[in-house]
Amino acid sequence: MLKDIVDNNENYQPGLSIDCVIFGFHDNQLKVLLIKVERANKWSLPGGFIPVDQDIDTAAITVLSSRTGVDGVFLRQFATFGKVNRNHQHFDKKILEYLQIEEEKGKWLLRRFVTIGYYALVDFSKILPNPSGRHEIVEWIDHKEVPELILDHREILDKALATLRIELNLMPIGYNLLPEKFTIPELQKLYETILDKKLDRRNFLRKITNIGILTKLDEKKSNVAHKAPNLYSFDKEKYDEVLKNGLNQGW
Amino acid sequence: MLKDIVDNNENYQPGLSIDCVIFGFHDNQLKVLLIKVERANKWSLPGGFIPVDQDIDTAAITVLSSRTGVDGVFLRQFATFGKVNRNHQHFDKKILEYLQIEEEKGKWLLRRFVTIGYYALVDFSKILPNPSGRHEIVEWIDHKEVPELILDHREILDKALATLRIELNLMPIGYNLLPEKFTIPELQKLYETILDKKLDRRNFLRKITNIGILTKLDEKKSNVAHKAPNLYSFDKEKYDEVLKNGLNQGW
DNA sequence: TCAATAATGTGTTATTATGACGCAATGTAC
DNA sequence: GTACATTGCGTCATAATAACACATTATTGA
Repeated sequence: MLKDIVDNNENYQPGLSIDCVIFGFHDNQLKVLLIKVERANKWSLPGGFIPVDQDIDTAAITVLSSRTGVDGVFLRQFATFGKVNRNHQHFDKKILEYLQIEEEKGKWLLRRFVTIGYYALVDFSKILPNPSGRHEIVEWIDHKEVPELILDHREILDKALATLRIELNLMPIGYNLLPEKFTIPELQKLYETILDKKLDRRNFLRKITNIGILTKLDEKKSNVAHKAPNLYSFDKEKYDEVLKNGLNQGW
Repeated sequence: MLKDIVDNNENYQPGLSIDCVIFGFHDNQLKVLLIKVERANKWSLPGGFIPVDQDIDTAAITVLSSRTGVDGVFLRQFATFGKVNRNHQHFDKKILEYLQIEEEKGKWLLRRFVTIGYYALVDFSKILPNPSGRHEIVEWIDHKEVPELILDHREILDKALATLRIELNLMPIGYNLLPEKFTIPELQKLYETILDKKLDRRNFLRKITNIGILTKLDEKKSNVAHKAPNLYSFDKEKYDEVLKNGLNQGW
């Protein structure tokens, strides 16, 4: 994989990469899709390089769909990271030898890489984490229990979450993170999890329904140890309209 | 200039550049600092390349201060642009000949460049537009009268303004665009110009003073053909606090 | 069977923020 | 001194928000 890219490095944008923060929601937890290669002892964000004949957005879609198997989901660029020493000492000669990469070609990999951060919101239940090779582990990890990450990936993850928190006030988001049918309490949990803050049930209901993007279904959730909550779905048309025009006007 | 960079291209991040959208406010107009090189017939955003031994943010500061002579101003990365054909056919062999750049070295310049967009807010009155060479024109241009720009610079400019409009709801901004002492009507004009929308005088006053970042000075503006408006300044301490915590809480 | 439990659904009230105005005050120009 | 343009301050109706009360419903277990 990596060796193929380095061997044909003239086909890739030099010194530039993409990293994706892929968010999912499950068990009332905000999950992040992380990757670990066998020989490394740290986890990392799924990422990739940019073919010279591809838009950066297209390359990001490729990264996302290769790991999750889905496309057409919410994917947004949020920041670009380029500290001088951000990938300093990440690859050294020993690793290049291990990967059977010639020294001359390896130079391509040893320079400072600038990385473009994208974050994705995906429906957890539709994703099958997909290792790109035998020596790779792909796993959903609760964002509160993310272990030490390589390079500046922790900073990238934090920035993605901070961006998501701000965007929560500017647009609706549940459509991408929840299954087709869901309950208001589930939606509220999603908001609470992202914001890391308790919200009042009754005020949340009023505010979320006032947006006008929900359709109340004639169906209740089953198998719950208490009063069965009603199921809802998003009115995609109105949802997209609000997405386009934004939520809060401000001035 | 450009020849120097190309001749020493191993000192610069390949295929990556920075473009700055520098906003100023004057005569009730939102101005953008644009550049025109003599031989070209289109204007462009001030930009530059990224030394391999510099953080991208540092490189952006360098671009900004080289054109405006100021530093320590508001500068923020807002997006990265990387369509495959964004700088297709921008430099061709004829131009490289004109610039006396060898064909071999010129290849560095002919590839697809990804550019990182930064926007800056500066105090118009403190800036002296600074051409970096004899053959360059640097000028403030009303954002409503921006002529055709090179490459995708129009898209970059539009995105910067869209970002600024959103951020106007999330943070205070006048500090960077106005002189130290200013009147409420001036501040309101700034908001109206950025948002391209009329605001009610009385409601604006109430809202802006409620934020708690203004200090009313014991001084009035002179030389006005009507009732003299009071002068205000920003309470920098409270201003920075609001900048840090954000304006609207939303959820 | 039926009360206890743990949720959900709906409503109320006080407070605050917003939008749309009215009117007096002030400095300049003629 | 009066007309003019613009500022400063205030009012009122309406909408949005925060805090809270109570009834409803499905399950569980004595």
